[in-house]
Amino acid sequence: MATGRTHRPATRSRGIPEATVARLPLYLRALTALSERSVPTVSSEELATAAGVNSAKLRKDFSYLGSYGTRGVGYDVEYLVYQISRELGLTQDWPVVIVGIGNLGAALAGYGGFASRGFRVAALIDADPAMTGRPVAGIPVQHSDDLEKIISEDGVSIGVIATPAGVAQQVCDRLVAAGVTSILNFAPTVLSVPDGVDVRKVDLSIELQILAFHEQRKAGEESSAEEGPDTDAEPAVAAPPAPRGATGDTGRKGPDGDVPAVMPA
Amino acid sequence: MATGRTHRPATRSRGIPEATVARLPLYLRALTALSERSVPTVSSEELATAAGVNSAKLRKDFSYLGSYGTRGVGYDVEYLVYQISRELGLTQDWPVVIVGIGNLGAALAGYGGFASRGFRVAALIDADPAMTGRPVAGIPVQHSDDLEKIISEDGVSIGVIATPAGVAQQVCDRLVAAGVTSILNFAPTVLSVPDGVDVRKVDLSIELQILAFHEQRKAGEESSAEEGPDTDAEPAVAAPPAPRGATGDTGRKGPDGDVPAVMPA
DNA sequence: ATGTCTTTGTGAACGCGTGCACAAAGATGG
DNA sequence: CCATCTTTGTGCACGCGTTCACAAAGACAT
Repeated sequence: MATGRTHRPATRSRGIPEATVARLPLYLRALTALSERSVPTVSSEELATAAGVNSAKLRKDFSYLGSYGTRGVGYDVEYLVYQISRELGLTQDWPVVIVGIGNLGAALAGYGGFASRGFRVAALIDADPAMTGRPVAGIPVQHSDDLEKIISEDGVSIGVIATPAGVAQQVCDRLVAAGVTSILNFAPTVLSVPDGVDVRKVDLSIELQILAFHEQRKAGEESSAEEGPDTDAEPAVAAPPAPRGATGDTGRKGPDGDVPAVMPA
Repeated sequence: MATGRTHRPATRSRGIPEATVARLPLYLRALTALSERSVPTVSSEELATAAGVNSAKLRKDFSYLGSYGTRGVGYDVEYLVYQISRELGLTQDWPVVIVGIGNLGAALAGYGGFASRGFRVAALIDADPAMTGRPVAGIPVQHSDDLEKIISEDGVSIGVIATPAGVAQQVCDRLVAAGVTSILNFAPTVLSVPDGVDVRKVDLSIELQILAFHEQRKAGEESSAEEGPDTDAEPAVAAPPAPRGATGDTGRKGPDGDVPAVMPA
């Protein structure tokens, strides 16, 4: 069976670096805002600050798309909006199915950011018969029995999984078998997909955990000078388990030696 | 004015690379699953496939934390769970406020992944008086007038913004002024924060746009073997050219871009 | 105790991404 | 038409992250 290759093995798609592709939507959003304010042109410096990136990076990113700027002037907003939209494939209609209409699925169904970017919610699918037919965000929920039919009839190639983690893999398998080749996964699971299928993962709790790490670091920095023996985090979890019959302390070494690798006595 | 520094300027926090920190929650999840199945030890190879990463990368990641493995055997699951939890700061309680209780905010309030990782939803805050007092996911919504009081009284340092884009920046400012130093932003805006405040952004439509890019590439590959740098694929769209005098026809739309910048063919 | 076998931990090479700094390009004014 | 000024596009260097490959370390059998 195909091992789930979620990560991208340095796939430089079409010569455009992956990091650049990830920033294009950012630029597009900033450009759209400018367009709505009828701003005709914008310099790389202005647009960069609006998008929250470095101006040199922005110019290099655009250079992968082509020479769409005018030296001494900047970039034509409308033209650039069109070029980026086209490069991202947003000039065409992308039907999307959302599977799992719980709290999150309902939120996604009503999310305005989808329709505004060329994505059309083709169907909402849930396994609960009680949900079937009930309109969510104006779209009637369909039962998961019809999943394959819906996908093939509407030519859906992008699926969003917002189910519990336990069923995410089988939902994924059915989506892929039915012809879906891109999946946005909100379930906290690593999905296994065959080659040729793209998976992107959004995990809300992971983001919070990363924030917690930095928050802890910040808190530790300001009080590390003092706070002598009180620095132990007072674990709310069980006592630190001994590493598998390690009777005496084998003297667990930290990476640099300054890290309290062992729990502070 | 403090320029919004959203991106991390190569901040190697505490000697642990940022990329490693971002993967720790992944390992933690896989380890927790093993722990629940009472698996005593796990090799780097097994854990790596469970987490969907390379085994060498996993070992190097763990090496930043310390030498927690046993050669010839592997890693003690319970011990590693504890160590990673401690490193991420999950052994302590993190009160979190969620601002903006719309569809998404409600979904976040009920998301189980928070509580299970040491995060406690301290308060739900919304600007709509009609929402005040109404329980969402068992927690009564409070009015945004009390935002500062709630944060200082509960010692909240992490805030989640799930408001419309238009008010995200002012909500952010109030959060920061009240003492919040980490923000998880779901609004499609670049937030400006002073130094020392961490911002992580989750943008649902950006993920979809990245998928669309790869989807388009896949579709293009199978149909046309050529497709040179000659960009004019002749779409039936309004105005590709005219980088300068693109006057008129681009009838702009409503508030926050609810129509594709270029109409689909 | 000694040898074998498994698995970790890490040195080193490589590739990607980032940012600097500057020359080329074009606009603009005289 | 020429000079000057602005801004793009990019060559280059550097640092981070990834991966390979292997020696060191410990378990286990004899």
